[in-house]
Amino acid sequence: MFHALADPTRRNVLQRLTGENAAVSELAQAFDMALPSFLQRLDVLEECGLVRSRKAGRVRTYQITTRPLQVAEGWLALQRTRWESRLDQLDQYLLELKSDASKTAALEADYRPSR
Amino acid sequence: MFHALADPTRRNVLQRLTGENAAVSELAQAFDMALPSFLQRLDVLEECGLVRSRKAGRVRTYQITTRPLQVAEGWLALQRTRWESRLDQLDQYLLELKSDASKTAALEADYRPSR
DNA sequence: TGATTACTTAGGCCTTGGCCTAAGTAATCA
DNA sequence: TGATTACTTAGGCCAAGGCCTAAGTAATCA
Repeated sequence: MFHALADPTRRNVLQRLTGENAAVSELAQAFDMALPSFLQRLDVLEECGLVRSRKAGRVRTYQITTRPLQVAEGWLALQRTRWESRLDQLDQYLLELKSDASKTAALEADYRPSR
Repeated sequence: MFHALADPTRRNVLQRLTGENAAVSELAQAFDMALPSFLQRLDVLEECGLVRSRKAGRVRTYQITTRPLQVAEGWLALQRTRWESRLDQLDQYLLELKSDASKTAALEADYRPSR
């Protein structure tokens, strides 16, 4: 799913679909790309569940799906909050140190000065 | 950045780094992979700003960065809420319809019955 | 029913990504 | 100072991803 989101064209399509459902040809107009190539992008989105489509007559219409976005959002939020709570603990620790200058200096050193 | 998140190994490393900073060799132990290959993964994470590293002596230590996660989270949330507010509008519309059975039936039809 | 339209499928080509081994280099250790 | 340790760099191989043209197929239209 992150792989599907890693491409600008696919993200663009998703954005478009938050506004309204659209047919293949409507979506394709915005991109300078052969139709079969564009369809492959749509397939990727559909395979990972980010969109659904149905065919009516000879027109296939796409719709966005929200749940996968929520899942991804949740994962990101989890990592972020874990890290943040660790930082809180560190703040706590630093407060307890107060007067020990050498240790705080080491902790505050610039990260990655050279490679 | 989504590309960097698209790989299980890289996500695994990120998770690990939410708990504590770690050196290359510490991180690498968990994966059955040649060191140079593993380093390439770390490079990808660093290039897109998901982690930072600094070298002390001959040991390079990695640290997670939160801001990019927030950005991604924000984008996902934006798309989701746009879509959801559109759904709210649709609910509104459906409520106003109330008695028109044929239209609601069409709207409720299963998506993508065939391909 | 013969044309159009709106995709779909098939096949090929080229770039990128990911993995590995071998051979450095720089920092410690004995 | 010679050996280890902890990465780093270089080079090569293979699979996956992304793009295209050409050739269908199925639904409408004239």
